[in-house]
Amino acid sequence: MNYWLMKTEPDTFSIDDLKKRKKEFWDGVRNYQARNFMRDNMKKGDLILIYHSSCKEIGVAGVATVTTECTPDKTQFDEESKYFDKKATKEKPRWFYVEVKFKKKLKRVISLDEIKEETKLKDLALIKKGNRLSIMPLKKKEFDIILSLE
DNA sequence: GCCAACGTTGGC
DNA sequence: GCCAACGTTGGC
Repeated sequence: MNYWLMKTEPDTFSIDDLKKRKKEFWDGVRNYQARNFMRDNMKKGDLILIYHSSCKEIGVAGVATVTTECTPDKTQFDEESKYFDKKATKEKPRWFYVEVKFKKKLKRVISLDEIKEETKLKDLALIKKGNRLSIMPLKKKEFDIILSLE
């Protein structure tokens, strides 16, 4: 089993939205490195930390699971969508998504500051300088440590 | 809203 | 293939 951290802007889609909707296709990933992780390494049953970015309470807000193998992101073919990609075709899709299922909301947001302060988490990709990955792999240990801060 | 640190695009 | 210009991310 693999462990992941996935960023979302809560003003657009928060852990509460995921709780309400139970499941959601994680569309709109338009970064090749993030895509490759999802396409090549993400498997049904993997665990995900949901991270809130660009907001008031920045940090890890909840846990989710992957419920599908990755499939072509439908929004890339939809001219109405802001994620439309004219270079993508059904034969050769460029972008993919998985479905994500709500598991739990943390009692409180584990803040970015706390994560930075935890020396055991110093190798986390999240806190590396200039990091802009919206999907990144975690070691089981890192996943457990972050949740233990709750 | 600012801006550093990226990633992407496109002319050459 | 290089690289300048431009766009985006995301913490502050």
